[in-house]
Amino acid sequence: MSSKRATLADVARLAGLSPTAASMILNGRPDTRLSQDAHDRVNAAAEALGYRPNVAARGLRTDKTLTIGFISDVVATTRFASGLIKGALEAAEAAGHVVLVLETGGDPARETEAIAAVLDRQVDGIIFATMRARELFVPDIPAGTPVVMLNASNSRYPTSVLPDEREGGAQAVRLLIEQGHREGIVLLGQNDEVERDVFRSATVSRRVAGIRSAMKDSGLEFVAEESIWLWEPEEGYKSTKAMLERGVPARAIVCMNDRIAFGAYQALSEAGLSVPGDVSIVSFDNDELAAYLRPGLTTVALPHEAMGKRAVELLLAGATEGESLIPMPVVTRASIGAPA
Amino acid sequence: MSSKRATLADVARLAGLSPTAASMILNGRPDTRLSQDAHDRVNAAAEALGYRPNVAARGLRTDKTLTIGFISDVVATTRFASGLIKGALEAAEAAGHVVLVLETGGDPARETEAIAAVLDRQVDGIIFATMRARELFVPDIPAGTPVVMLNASNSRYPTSVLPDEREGGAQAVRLLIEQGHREGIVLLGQNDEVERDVFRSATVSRRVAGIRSAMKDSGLEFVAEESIWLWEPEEGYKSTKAMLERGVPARAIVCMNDRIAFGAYQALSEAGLSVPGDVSIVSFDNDELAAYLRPGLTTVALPHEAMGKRAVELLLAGATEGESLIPMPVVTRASIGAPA
DNA sequence: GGTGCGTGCTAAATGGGTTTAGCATGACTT
DNA sequence: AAGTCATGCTAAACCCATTTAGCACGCACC
Repeated sequence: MSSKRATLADVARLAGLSPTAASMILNGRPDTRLSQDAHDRVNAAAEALGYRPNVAARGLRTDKTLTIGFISDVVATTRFASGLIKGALEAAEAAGHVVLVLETGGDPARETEAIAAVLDRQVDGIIFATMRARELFVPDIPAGTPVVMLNASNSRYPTSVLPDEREGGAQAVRLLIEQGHREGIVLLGQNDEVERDVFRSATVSRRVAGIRSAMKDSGLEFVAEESIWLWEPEEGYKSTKAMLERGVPARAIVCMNDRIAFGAYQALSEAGLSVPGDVSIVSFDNDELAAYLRPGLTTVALPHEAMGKRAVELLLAGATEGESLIPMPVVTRASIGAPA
Repeated sequence: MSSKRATLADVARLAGLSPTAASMILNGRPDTRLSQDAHDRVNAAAEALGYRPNVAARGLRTDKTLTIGFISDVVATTRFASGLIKGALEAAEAAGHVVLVLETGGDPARETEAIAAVLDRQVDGIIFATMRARELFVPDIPAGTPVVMLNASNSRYPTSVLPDEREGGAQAVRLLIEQGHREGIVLLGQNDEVERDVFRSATVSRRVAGIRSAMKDSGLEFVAEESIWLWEPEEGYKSTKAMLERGVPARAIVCMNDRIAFGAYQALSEAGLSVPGDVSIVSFDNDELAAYLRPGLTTVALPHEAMGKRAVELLLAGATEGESLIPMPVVTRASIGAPA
């Protein structure tokens, strides 16, 4: 409503001092010799005028804009994004920063343009996020701008934040074992080709490795492994149905994600099998779906929010190199029971 | 990788001209009298140095930062957000703008702070978005900064973008009527209290009004109306189950949203009723769920992406006052059939 | 009384651009 | 020869802050 923003010069004038003095006082410069009286007058004037520094002008001089660039392939606008962005926004807010969100669709030309756009605005750092953890192509970024890869990795920018998939995978299996399952355990969704795909392996292969090592540690083996190329409910449904028709004695299913699990529920229900009475199910992601299913799906969550948070913390702390692995919390619902 | 960004002064020096000339040429000023030769030299120099203007510095002089503030209560990080933000980002990108995304959790203190934060960065305009269309509390914003309300309305800032709920509601009913339904139509979820709540009525009451008017236009009446306070699957399930147990002869259900519909599917399936063989279902939102259900849920979509897009277009065009109603497209799947 | 020093403050440069006002130069009038 | 005008370009102010360099004053000391 006030027609004009107060500038530092306005504050100084009202306080009867120079802009220099006002600047120093408002920024709490340590070794200045300005009087207590000057401090009081400047603070009062700033308060009276509702003065807020112009960040752009300040940034021009200081090279700090209190602004972070968050560039993602498609994550900004997907269910997976929610947590990533939310965590980032929160951590940024806590540090008095603000976030510029851009989306590239994974297109290198748009990626290049996005980088330029945030650099044009003198961001203090850039976060690259992807929907699927992967090795990410990243155009050149001028040295001096910190970069962290979120849910992605890149050899040129070695600071990255990833879910601790290996441990998460192991936990899913342990959940079953703790309930007494030792036989009839099925792995649903794992796919060698997906696993070999460098652009997805960052996450998938670790999850699978964790699963397998937990099985092995307990001396167990899967009764069946059903491969699925596209991790959607439809495929989970078909795959489970086919498995059941083949007569696989499934007592527990480890699904590679919740959408596959959703499909499995549908097929199981059609076959007259109950969860968890006849078959226990454990899964990954903690998709929104997981809570809607009946019974609720027990799943090892992707810790998106914590990841987003960590990414900006690392960025602002001056990115230590290396991978930050964020633990995947298990969300216990009702889909796991003791074997009949 | 280049160690320093080229400045306008660098370009001017390389071209052998003044910064003034370089600025005018690069900005394509119309009535300047600079020679063709000067143009060529400046353009070549800019190209050679990879010059990109510093947006912050320019903004200082011009008051245009090519940046938009997108402030939401909680929308930034929910499934509802996806489209809203995506649409906004796309329209912004098309116009050479960039978006600062902030989240307030609906807390007035954080809202005030968020506004200050974007204003500190001299944004060209502000979009306020909410998850549920509603009358929104908005702290003072200095005159001169355009504001548009997205999925929300506010009497002080009259430019708003909303889904065309009335027409959408009517369409849902017409979908049923077209298939020949005239009897046994149930309205599931409508709730008088919700409807009276000013903070939600912007959307809900219009949707209901559209539904009712379409029924009336065809001389039809609901066989039952089931009220639901919390629009979640669990409640949809309970409510449908209770209705069935009461012996309501339901042949078609209009669900107030997809999550309620999800619950209805579960209850119907338990009761041995098939969709759409025994009961047709139509719903609203086009939640991600809708595609996962078996059979796929026919639903009247919330046009989030189009809304986000429209919001920035209005903002950049210098916001015409009034409501922009965005059509709600019907997404046809397989949940509606002819009555048996 | 000159020198040195601490105290309290400010002028001016700086960052990177835009914009206003106006300076040379040459051609053309009258 | 003086005045007018178009042409092609630049100096300098400005936007809003930070920062460096340094001024003016008073006091202590020899």
